[in-house]
Amino acid sequence: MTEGADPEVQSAAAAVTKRPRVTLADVATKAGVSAATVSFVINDKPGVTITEATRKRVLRAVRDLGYRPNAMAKNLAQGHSRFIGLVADAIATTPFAGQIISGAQDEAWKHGYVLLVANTEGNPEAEKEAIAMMLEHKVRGILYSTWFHRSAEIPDALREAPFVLVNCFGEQGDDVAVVPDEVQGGYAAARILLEKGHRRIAFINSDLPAPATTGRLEGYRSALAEFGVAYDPALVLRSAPDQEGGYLAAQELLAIEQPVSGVFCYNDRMAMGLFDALRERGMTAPRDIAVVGFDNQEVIAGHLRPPLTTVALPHYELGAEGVRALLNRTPARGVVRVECPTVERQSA
Amino acid sequence: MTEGADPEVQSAAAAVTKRPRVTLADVATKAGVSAATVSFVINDKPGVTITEATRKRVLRAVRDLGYRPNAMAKNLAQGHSRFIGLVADAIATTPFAGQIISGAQDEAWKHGYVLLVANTEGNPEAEKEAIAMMLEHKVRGILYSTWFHRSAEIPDALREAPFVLVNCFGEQGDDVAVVPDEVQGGYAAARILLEKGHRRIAFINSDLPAPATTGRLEGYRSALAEFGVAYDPALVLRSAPDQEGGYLAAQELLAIEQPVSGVFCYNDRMAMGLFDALRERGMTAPRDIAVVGFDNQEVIAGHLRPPLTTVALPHYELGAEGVRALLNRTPARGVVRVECPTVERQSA
DNA sequence: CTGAAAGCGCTTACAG
DNA sequence: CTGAAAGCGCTTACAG
Repeated sequence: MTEGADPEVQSAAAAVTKRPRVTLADVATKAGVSAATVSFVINDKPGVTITEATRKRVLRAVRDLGYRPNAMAKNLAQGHSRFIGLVADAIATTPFAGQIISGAQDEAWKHGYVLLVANTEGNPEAEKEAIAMMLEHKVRGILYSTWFHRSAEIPDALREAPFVLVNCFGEQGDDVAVVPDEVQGGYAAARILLEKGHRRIAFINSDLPAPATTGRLEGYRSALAEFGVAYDPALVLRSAPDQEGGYLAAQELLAIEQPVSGVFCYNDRMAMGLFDALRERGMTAPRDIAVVGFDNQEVIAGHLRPPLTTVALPHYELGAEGVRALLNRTPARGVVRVECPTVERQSA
Repeated sequence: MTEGADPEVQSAAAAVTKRPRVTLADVATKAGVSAATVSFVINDKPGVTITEATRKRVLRAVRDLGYRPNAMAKNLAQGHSRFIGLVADAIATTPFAGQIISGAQDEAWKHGYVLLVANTEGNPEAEKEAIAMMLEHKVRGILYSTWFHRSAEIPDALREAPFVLVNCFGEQGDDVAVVPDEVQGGYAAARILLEKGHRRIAFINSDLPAPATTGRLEGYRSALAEFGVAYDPALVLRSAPDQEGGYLAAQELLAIEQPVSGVFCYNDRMAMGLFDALRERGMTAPRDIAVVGFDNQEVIAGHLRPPLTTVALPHYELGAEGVRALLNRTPARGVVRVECPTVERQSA
């Protein structure tokens, strides 16, 4: 295609390319006022009073010119940016990181901040680069998040800015961290079963060491205690925290002499495996056995047969609470635990 | 707690608060050179040659002072930012958006750009605000993405910057868009079955109008044709594109007189429903029937019993290709189709 | 090979 | 109520 063959394309490109970059100064000229005045009206600065007439004049100049303030110049002049950094370790594998981002963004925007997110896939190199990038953008602070609740070694660079840990916590525990309340979650899960009258309740736990593993067990035990049910170690199984693990544990569970009437699964994926085992035996929840999961991983929990009653991991809240903690600088240290809400569907 | 009660906390706070904001000028002073020289060495500007001695001096001053360039000042001075905007409509529900983000980020970083992502949950208000924010940050361009392949109405503001559509396309189709190749994907899925010798192959399609619905059907038909198998409309069922829909369609499918030996499901979720139906009849894949899914939604496909053979939606590639198209400005218009790769597991 | 100076597009005392 | 001017922290011709 020869030059000028397609005028339409050319002009479209030009429209984008030579975009005149209208500045505040242009607006001032057009409105016949000073730059300061324009700045005052577009930010309607408290304290200064502008005549209705000039305000109108400025506003229409802004509109006519299609003026967009330059955020970078603004930030520079003000001496600080409106950025909050968010580093995530696994944005591509589960919706969890997305939920954290979503919560963080909503809360950040509410305060006039915009999120600078970086996915590191747990790669230390990428992590370092991401933090450096954020520091160079002079972020107000950084949220360091993980996709599952765990302890994390904090990169040194992180300490160059205010930061809060989200869904993880430091080795020494003297940083501010926002995490799910695993104990309360485990308690809530067991309690659902208890309230339906079940007394022989199994817990298919994870076999991996993690705060969720110990926390949910603790919650399960305290719920039993509250209902006067003796804790029976034979009823807590351990298995890999996925569908296969759930299926395997189910075989074991369904073979024990005195059958349980309810089971709390460490997560929804294990519950999915359990459902498979049940179905192979012609059994179904809650008719033959009541089951409660954990995580509220929608694609699973919302669509199992029957839909799974579960306890939700509060990722959205974790993100939102993270920026709140960052902005308010409260607490000054220590961890805040966010409640895991119950989601009743039809399996219990 | 009275003032000064906890010196440790105070100093930690101070370290962060009164951070001296070391600037390039400070580095220049410390190194005994001009600001220009510092700028040249830290960016090792091509064309200028600096004495090894001064370079060393500058570098050590940078290190000693813990200098971090101010990206905003840099961008301002250079007349353009290193931002690329990415608006996503559903970051919190599936990992799909996360995969797009991940691909876009990796490609962007490769070229020295950083992503400014905004989640809008499809809310037009949020969308407008997000685009305005990006425009004010003078982004190099914007990627407008959707979590499932569909047509989209492009917000006007988007046209104020170069943009590319990711996983969606405009009504008129004269914008640049990057989408999955549904036809090729449907073809690949059917072909897996065909190559295993199956000839009576059902297609459990979605009952929603969408490019995937028509595209995959077209691909399925062309694969059949290629293998000399007559197309039998009775073998393509339509149902809701989720587990329940798959389960329902399966009942229908398993009731037809002359049984099929293979089935291609519109997505992994439907395959999951199909598996449930199979299991209730004591049947299993691939022993009794071979099944192929679509999407490669890991949490499902990777953990069904047996693991599901499927065709992957190339979200990561979509994101990467999106920034490539944005940066290279090629094509100038029209849609680029990205291949959907086959993922062989054990169900077919 | 290196420095002095203008400029990027804003904001913000300070005057008037 | 509004304007002139300095300053934010860089980059980049232009000199030397």
